[in-house]
Amino acid sequence: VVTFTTIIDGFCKVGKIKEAFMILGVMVKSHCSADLVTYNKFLDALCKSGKISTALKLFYYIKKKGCAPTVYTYTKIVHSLCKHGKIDEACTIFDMMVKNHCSADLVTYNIMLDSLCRAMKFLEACQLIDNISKKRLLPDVYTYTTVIGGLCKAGQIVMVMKMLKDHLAKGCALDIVTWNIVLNALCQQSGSNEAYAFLAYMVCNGFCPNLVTYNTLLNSLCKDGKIQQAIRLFVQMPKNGCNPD
RNA sequence: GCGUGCUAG
Repeated sequence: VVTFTTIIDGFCKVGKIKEAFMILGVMVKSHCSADLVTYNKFLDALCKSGKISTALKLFYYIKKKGCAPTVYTYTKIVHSLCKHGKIDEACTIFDMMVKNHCSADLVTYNIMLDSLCRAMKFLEACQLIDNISKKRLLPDVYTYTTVIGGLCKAGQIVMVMKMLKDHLAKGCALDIVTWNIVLNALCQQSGSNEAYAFLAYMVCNGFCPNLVTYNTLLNSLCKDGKIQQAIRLFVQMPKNGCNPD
């Protein structure tokens, strides 16, 4: 199974789904049946190429066959539905997990949380956060970042700043992406001066700007007509190990 | 051998 699945993965990665299905045919003829990892590869490829309805069909086929989809399978489908704005359908699948005794893990929750925030469904997002703690799942960097990103989207910059401070004090996992999200929100909601000051705050806390950090701030400075400041920032990039792209 | 987050184009 591993050999065939690896080949199938190869075809899927380059978008040759039909060829991958042919390998599946060869596989069956060799009396080797596909397992969930194999199916997950197909689902992945189908989802990535936007063929959600085909993916959903395969998903239901897998279930009908008596294979119990794994957390990975469910999560992929949930993610794909979310990405295409089909949050309600994603919720349906999400709820199906409980019924099928395959409980959602942190990745699944993070994905749902992110999609709810993107759709500005903050009430539902809060309920989801409650469920995460009820299930005694420990939030990770993705969770924190998603929550902070959601608050940014809701225009709650003050609360975001409080939360950042709190997380720093508690030593919660944060990374450069978290900071970049806040930086971007500041650029849009408070202007480039605030954002510029925020960069200094970030560096004070031991985080190193990356290419996205620079691009975000440069974009904002240029939009505000602050070309000199932008140039000053631009020339700092190489010595911080960031080559402009 | 499989799943989640940031800017711009």
